[in-house]
Amino acid sequence: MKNYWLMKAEPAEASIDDVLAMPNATVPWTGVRNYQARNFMRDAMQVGDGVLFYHSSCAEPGIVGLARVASGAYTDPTQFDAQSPYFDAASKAEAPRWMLVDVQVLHKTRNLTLPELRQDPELQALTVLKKGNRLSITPVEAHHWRTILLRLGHVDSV
DNA sequence: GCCAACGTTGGC
DNA sequence: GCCAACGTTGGC
Repeated sequence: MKNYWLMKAEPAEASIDDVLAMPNATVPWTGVRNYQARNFMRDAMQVGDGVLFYHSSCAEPGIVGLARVASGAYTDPTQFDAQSPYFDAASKAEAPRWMLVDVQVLHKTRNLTLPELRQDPELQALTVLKKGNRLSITPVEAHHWRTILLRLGHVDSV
């Protein structure tokens, strides 16, 4: 059964336009260093799952595109790269700590902004809107996915 | 830059 | 296993 996710990207690092410019509009989702988020990628994601591409830590946070999970989970190479900001000295090659999946952008959308999401009566329970939420990857309920696609005018993709 | 909220670390 | 201290996230 297909699952749905919201994945946060910092546009200063990898914006939706950056990803669209990559081969196949696909990016390895490097840099997740939170166990809960890692577990979603490692244990729950499947190729073809729907992804809401979200811009965070920027002037206008919000959902800016639709994407899909494009690979199974594999070892995040940046954890072994001493030059990378995501280097993890405690992670050993024989037991890698961090995993990632590839994400393929399918459509850039208008920015469905955080204030819009917050004021939407049908999205009150959306995980990313919950107080104190800091997870960079959160599950999205199917009915929330449908509502968001409706708001974005992507009914045909539902 | 501030700060609320939450995760991680490490001493005990 | 507890919990205080510290670090990070991310909106504002």
